[in-house]
This record gives sequence, structure tokens and C-alpha cells, in this order.
Amino acid sequence: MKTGNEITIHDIARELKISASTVSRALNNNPRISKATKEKIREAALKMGYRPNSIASQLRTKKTNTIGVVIPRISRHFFSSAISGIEDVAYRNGYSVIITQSEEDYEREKLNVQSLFSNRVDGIIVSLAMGSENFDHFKLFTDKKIPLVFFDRYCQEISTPQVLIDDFEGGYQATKHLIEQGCRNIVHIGGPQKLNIYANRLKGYQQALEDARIRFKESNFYVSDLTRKAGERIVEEIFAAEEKPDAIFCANDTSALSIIQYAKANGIRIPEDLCIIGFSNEPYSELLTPSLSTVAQPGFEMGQTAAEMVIKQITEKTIEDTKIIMPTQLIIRESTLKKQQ
Amino acid sequence: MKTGNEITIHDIARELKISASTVSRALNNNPRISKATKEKIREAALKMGYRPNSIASQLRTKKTNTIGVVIPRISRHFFSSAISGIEDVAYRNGYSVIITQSEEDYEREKLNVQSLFSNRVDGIIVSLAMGSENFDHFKLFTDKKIPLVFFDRYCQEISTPQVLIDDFEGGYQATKHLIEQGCRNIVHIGGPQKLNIYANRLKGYQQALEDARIRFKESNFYVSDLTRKAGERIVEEIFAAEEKPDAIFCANDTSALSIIQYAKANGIRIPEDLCIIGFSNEPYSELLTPSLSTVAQPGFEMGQTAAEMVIKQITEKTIEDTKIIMPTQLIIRESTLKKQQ
DNA sequence: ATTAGAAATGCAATCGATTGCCAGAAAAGA
DNA sequence: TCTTTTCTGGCAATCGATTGCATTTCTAAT
Repeated sequence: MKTGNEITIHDIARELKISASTVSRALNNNPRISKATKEKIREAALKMGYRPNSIASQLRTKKTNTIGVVIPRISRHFFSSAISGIEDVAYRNGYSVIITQSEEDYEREKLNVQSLFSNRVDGIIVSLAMGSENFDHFKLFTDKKIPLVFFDRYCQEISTPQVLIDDFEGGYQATKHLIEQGCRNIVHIGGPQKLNIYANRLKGYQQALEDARIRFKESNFYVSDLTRKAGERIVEEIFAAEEKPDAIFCANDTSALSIIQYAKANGIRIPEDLCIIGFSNEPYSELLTPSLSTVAQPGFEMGQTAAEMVIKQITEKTIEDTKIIMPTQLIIRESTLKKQQ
Repeated sequence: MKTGNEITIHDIARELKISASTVSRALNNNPRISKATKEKIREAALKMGYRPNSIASQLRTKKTNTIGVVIPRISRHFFSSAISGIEDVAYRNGYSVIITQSEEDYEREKLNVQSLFSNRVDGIIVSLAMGSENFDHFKLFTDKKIPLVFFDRYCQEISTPQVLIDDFEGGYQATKHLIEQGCRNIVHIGGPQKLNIYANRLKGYQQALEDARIRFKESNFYVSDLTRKAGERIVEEIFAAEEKPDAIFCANDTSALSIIQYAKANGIRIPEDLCIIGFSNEPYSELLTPSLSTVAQPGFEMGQTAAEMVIKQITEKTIEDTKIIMPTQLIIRESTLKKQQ
């Protein structure tokens, strides 16, 4: 009871007139300690209210049992599901999780990564910010061979495990579905093409057009940051143009929402005049009127997989370079489902 | 360069032929070190790629600069906003944040609290799980005088700072608004009454009725866990009964959503036949058709305030017992706004 | 030139748990 | 009975940064 208040293994050792090493080993269930002694020590530890000081242990073992997470924003449903998946796996394996948000900002992402490094996390899971231009901040991790796993939004320049979804296929299916509904003049509102996910959704869209022998028109492709505001701006632009589209495939639900609201306000009938499909299956998409067709991403499972991958790398001390691609699921709702024609 | 790869203050000291203490002090900007030396040391540190080992520092100073957070679930918009508020303040003050989810489960909450304690967080911010029956796990913190702040859902038995919203007033305003719309037979669907927030919303409802000289009927009050499922069950029960209500005040938006969907499916007109108001202003509530009236909570600001309070207690080493009550905001939308009569 | 006093820096213990190596005791074999 | 193994357990160094106290160096005053 010397040290302030905190009970240490030394206090237990003194109490039991044995050495601290024995206490440490007993509590870690080391086979070198006899059953009887272990029992005695555990009992004393419990009685004295001992709580291991993980900081001390971390310093000595150079393991923090902590996984860092860097995501754009926690409030997006896809990411909060992913976090739940990460936590699920992490806690079951005895890891804590430190979550940080970049808020789509490069500087903030950099700071977060540095802070996680200083906190000596055993590994990190990252989904890039839209604003990220440079990836040097990850060298901190790759140089020291600290496991790094990207999910959803990754960076090609760094060879490290990735958990992705099949954005190409998602974009393909969404577009194909629109074509099957009879749409021919399909606009695509995409995100920053620096990000793999948006580039692939575009490719899927283009491929579906091509397979249906519909020519891809540059003028039918818009890029934005996919916020609601941007959606509102773009939809006005679209409908101010000469030729009106009969369908819009948005790279996320947020911009699809803007379109729906614009359409409703301007007497454009959905899906009769205009079909709309989004991406991500935000919780609200099924609640809209008309309900929004979209492409679902398995957020929770992606989080789980990413966590399993970092933990595997941490424990096995192997830096692999596996890439896991998870399937998307086309969800058809009212916004694209024309009545039997 | 002895120790593996990691640069320590000793490496810098050796390089510059000075002592490690001087390096430490210089990097901490201690006034006892001369400007010239500081400059020299900082330069060397930068050049050598030195990264402070915060674990070592934490062990020595017994400060982790980390705040733990325990919330029911990250996916609820109110909580993710609160987290953003917490992070905002925390990062600006040099703290990391460890977030854990109880998923409304008592056992999980207990585990999370214990884990945060073992991780030696400098303080914790908690919003209780619905399932919490017992609060002994917080003794770990209160006994050791580690700052603990409750927000939104607190526990009366522990005297510690709280950041709350004015649930009474929120319930009162919501009910009063319904009465002003001409509703007289108002049902309230509340949450577990163990939780202060739901008990207070009920009280506000009752007070509003009383002030309008409407008798509170026990049969108009339902308790549930406020999930969508529960909402569906209850609404059927309500409309199976003899006397139909002309308004329903739900303690959250999720159950209000169930009601709206039931009403739409059963030809009950909103707001003409039935007014509905929720609580929390989930992002989807404004997107519903009809859009849902609700009571907004300042989640982000509550998070900020809670974080400021823990940090204040950490730095000033005072355990106060302040209670901050933040205002709610009634948001009137289509689901309660009858046309001019 | 000398020395009190201030300024700058160094020494060594410390935080608490872990672990390689060593030692005593008991068990087994010769 | 004596030597060799096998078990248990202890000693002391270590992880890297911090800090009270001691020491050296410098400034300035006599």
C-alpha cells in the first residue's frame, strides 16, 4: 500500500512473502508456477483488489493490444456499421479500439494517423478521406512494419491488405437494372475519381452501358463531392440541359436524395419519368417516398474482416498483401420499379 | 540505434553528447534548458526521426491523455453526433478518445468500463445502457476519484457531473403542441422508466395535459424498448382498442416511424386523423412522408460540454458535481401540422 | 581576482510488469 | 548414497521518459 493507492504485483508479493516475478507469472498463468501457488496468488490479488497496470505491461512487452481506426465520419451508417464489426472482432480477441474521424479532410487524417502511431497501436484500419492527396503519413506504419489494413477506400500506392467491396459489380448491376427498366439515357453522378470506389462504380456503369450497346456520353457523367448541396446543384444543371435523362445512378444515397426531392418539387414522376438509384443503402433510403433503390454494402462484415486481418498480421507477424472483395447487393425499391409495361 | 529501430531520447543524448534528462526537458519546453540547446535538440530529434514513446511517458506520469467513452450504440445519430463533439474538444486539448458501445446491454457496459479502467483512461464519459440495473462497476472510477461524467442517460445514485437535456420540457412542449393542434386523446409511448430521460419525458407529457385540464389516463401510456418492432406491436394494440387516439407522442423517432408506417398502411390520415410526434430528430425524420415532427437534442454540443467537463476535472483535479441541462428544440413538421381549421 | 548567486545541465531513481538466467529443492536414476 | 533431472521460484535488468536533487558553468558584483 505504499504507492498511493494502486495495488501492484509487488504489494501482493510482499503480502505473500514471495517475489514479484512469481506473482507476475502466476497471474499470466505461466506453467512454471505450481497450481497451489497460483491459487494462493489469485486469491490474494482478488482480495486486495489488484488491477493490472496495462501501461507498464505495454511498455515492457511493446504491445498495446490496441487497434487504431481512421474513417471519414462516424455518422455515416456504412462506417458506423463497419466500426461495430471491428469492435466485435477486436473485443473478442482482447483488443481495444481507438476510433478517429478524418471528416474527409487530409490534414485531419494525417494528424490522426500520427497520433495513433504515437499511441503505439498494434495496427490500424483505415478508410481514406476524400481529400487525401498524399499518403506519406502511412509510411510511419509501413516503414516499421506495423500492420495496416485499408477498407473500402484504399490507396494503390501502398501494398497492404485491403477489404473492398465490388464497386464495379455494384455499379454494373445498378446500371443494368436501370436498362432493364427501359431507361436509355442514364446519367451517372460520381464521386472524386481519385478514390478507387468511385472510379470503379463509374467503370461498372460504363460496362453495363456497353454491354447493352448504349453509347457512353461524357455529358452524362458528373463528378461531385456527393453532398446534399452538390446534389441539388447538379440536378438543376441536369434538368436545365436540352436533353433530359430518364434515369440517374448516383454514387451515394445522399445525392440520390437530393434528386428525389428535386423531382418531387418539380412534378417529375418517379419512376415513370425518371428512375433513381443510389449506393450504400443508408437507413433512410427505404423510408423515402418513393423508397430509394440502392446498392447495399456489407459494412459490419467488412469491419469484421478488416479487424480479423489486422489481428492476424499482428499475431503472426506476417505482412501479407491480400485483397478481399466483398459482394454488393442490389436492392430494388420504388424509385426504379416501373409497373409492368 | 541500439534498441531495435526506435529512436529514444537516449539516442539523441548520445548523439549530442548530453544527458537524456536535458533532451527530455528540451522537448517538453522546460524553461530550465537554454534556448540554444533546445534548438539543437529539436533539430536532432527531427533529423533522427524521433517519435516520443507515449507509453513510457504515461507510465511515469500516470497520465494517459485518454478519455474513455461508453455509449449504447454508435449508429444512433444522437450518439454519433455526441462523439463528434467529444472528439472535437478532446483533440483540441491533446486527448485521445476510446469509444466503446454497450449495445444497450448491461454486461457489455460493465466489461467496457472495466476495460477502460485497465487502460488507465484519465476520465470517462458515459451514457447508460437501457439494460443497466446496477451501477457498481462505476465504483472503480469513483473510488479512485477518476473523473466520470454522465450525459443524457445518467444514474441518480452516483453524484458526479451530468450533461443532460431538458427532457421534461421536451415532453411538455411536444404534448402542448399536440394539444394546440386540437388533439385531446393523446397516447404516449415511453421507454424504460428506470432511465431518467424517459421518466422525464413522461412527466412533461403529464404536466402538459394537466395544464390543459386534460385528465391523464393510465391506459394511454405504453412502455417499450422503443425499437421498431416494439412500435409495430404497440400500434396494433392501440388501434385494436375501443377508443382510438387522435395523437401519439413517442419517446423516440424509431417508434414514431412504426406508427407512421402503420397509419399509411391502414388508411389512417396523418395529421388529419392522427398527429404523431417523435423525439431525437433522427436524420430520416425530416425525410419521411409525411415528415415527422420531433424534438431535437443538441448532440454535438452535449458531447463538447461533457468533454470539457471531464477535461476540467482532470486538469484541475477537482471532482465537482455540476449538472448542466441543455435545451431541446421542438421541430414542427407535417405529421402534426393540421391545416388551418 | 574572488566569490556569491543564478543559470544550465547531469545523475540516478522511479513508474509497474516482464523475462532471461540462475539457484535451491525435490524426484529419479545409478 | 551420490549424481542427474525436473520443478519452482527468485534476482536483477529492462522497457523509455520523467524529475528531485546535486553539480557544474556562467554572470556579475565586490
